[in-house]
Amino acid sequence: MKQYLKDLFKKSSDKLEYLKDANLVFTVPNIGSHGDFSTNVAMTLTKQLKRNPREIASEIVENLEADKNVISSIEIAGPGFINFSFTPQFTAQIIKNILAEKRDFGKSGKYKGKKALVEFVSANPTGPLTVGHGRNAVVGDTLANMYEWIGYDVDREYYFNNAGRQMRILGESVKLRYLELLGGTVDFPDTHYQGEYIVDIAKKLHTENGDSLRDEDAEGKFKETAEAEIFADIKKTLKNINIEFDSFYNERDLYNNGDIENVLKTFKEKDLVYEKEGATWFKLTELNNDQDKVIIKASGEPTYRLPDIAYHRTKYERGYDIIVDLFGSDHIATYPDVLAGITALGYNPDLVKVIIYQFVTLLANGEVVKMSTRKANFITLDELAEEVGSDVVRYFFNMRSVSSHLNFDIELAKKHSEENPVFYLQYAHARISSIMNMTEENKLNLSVDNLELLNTDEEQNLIKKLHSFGEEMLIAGENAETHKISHYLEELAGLFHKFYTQCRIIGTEKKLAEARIALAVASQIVIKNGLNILGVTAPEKM
RNA sequence: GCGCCAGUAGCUCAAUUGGAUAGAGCAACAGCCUUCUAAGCUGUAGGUUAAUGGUUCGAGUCCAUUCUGGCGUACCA
Repeated sequence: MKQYLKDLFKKSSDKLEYLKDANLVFTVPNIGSHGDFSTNVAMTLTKQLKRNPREIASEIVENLEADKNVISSIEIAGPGFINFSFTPQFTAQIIKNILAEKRDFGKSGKYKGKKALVEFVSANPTGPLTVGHGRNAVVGDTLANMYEWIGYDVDREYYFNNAGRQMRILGESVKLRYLELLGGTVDFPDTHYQGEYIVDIAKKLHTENGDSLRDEDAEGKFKETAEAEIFADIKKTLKNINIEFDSFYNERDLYNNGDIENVLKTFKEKDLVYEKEGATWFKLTELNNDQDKVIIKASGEPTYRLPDIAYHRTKYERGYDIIVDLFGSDHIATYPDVLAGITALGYNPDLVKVIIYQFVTLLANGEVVKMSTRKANFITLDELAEEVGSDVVRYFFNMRSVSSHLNFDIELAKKHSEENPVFYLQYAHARISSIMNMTEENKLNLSVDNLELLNTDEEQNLIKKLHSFGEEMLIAGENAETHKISHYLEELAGLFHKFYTQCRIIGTEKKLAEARIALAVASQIVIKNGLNILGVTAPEKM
């Protein structure tokens, strides 16, 4: 419909010069009486033309050659909006499109042939995923789904580091617990991992090896077993909420294959590093950042910046058109360094899309719980999923804009889980399945022959909402705003429930009933498509 | 101190990216099931968009200052 309006304006730009390079924007007004689509073009032209916006608007309207079978009215309103309303005959076509395209309805070919990499979770294997990681995991996977929906070929990647200090402490923690099992009294420092899962891993090692590991190095078997066990657990947790990665990228590979060495060499050649106090510094001030930072410590070990830059270079070399990084606000200071690094290497930093989400505040018994993996006062993602189910977890984390803090009240999630909006959507979907069963029994069949009979407000509003699905998903995808999906679906479900209440099918005249079946089925298709993007199931029965 | 993100109804959040009368869900109150699922629908009430000033046809949205909260500000990741 938007395209129709654009073409209409283009045609009349022969007569009205100023429309040629005017910025034409059509929006759906939030008040029904303002029509189906609206444009503010007359207002944007006031300055250039130095004329009253309403005057300009009426001149534009006089020169539009609209088809009466398509557009039922054009009105000028308010300070100079031009409002358009479409005829029921025209909107009826939308239902046919949905029924024909089914699970593909609303997909955009706009980014077809492009490749996207979404890197998310990327938690080091030091413990189970917590509710905090949950936001990252769910939003990341949903972003990936959205990019696929608008045409990208998407890879999901998990980046991790199994070297480093925290992993060393993890190995030591397991070894200490193991020694405890052998009967020794062990001083367990509070800098070490306190969680019960550490004891479990130690028990496993004890069962399998007896006391033969007494003199084993903490960095050896202890650390390796811990990593393997924890990673297996993480993957299981992710699978529980419907997430699977295409690849796991180990930071160590960047050392082994010479990439880190290579990046460093390039920086040296470009005279972007210097030595000071035994460390190697990266001249970030020359790259427009605030201060120079260390990339190789006095100990000879690189800081995280260097491997991060090398890692991002591999993303470019693997040929992605868009590179999405998702992380929490605690990492906000790190990405400008990485972007500066890859820019210095000659890559276009605009391909990288950094998405930062605000932290989840966990409330238990009305009080804020500060979570820490090391201190083991966390609630795991598994426990949460067990408690409220995968659908609720996924929906909940996708409900809010990533830029706002998210309060997660455990009691509320349990207690009100039946009032969660996700059920509102699923209920609409299930209701339609139920209608289909009933209509079959009543020997009513879907028909698209008399769709113009769908002329009540409830029917027309529903149809128009269905029509906007593709565009709203495209906007959501381009802006990486997963909360727009659930927002759209809640509105759609609301319109469907109103339609359901007002427009009965069984007991109505046959032609109208069969047209309504078409609308109900079309609604179900769109709800299901949307739920699929969210990774939430669409039940036939509830 | 400096930097980033936020502050919208009692609570949790939206607001088509600068548009028309700021909207939903919970919670509260009043209605609607012998008819396709009441996990639903209808109605009532709830607001100086943290504050002040500015930019313009037009500001919750942009700019400045202030207040409050979160996160950073490492030779941790």
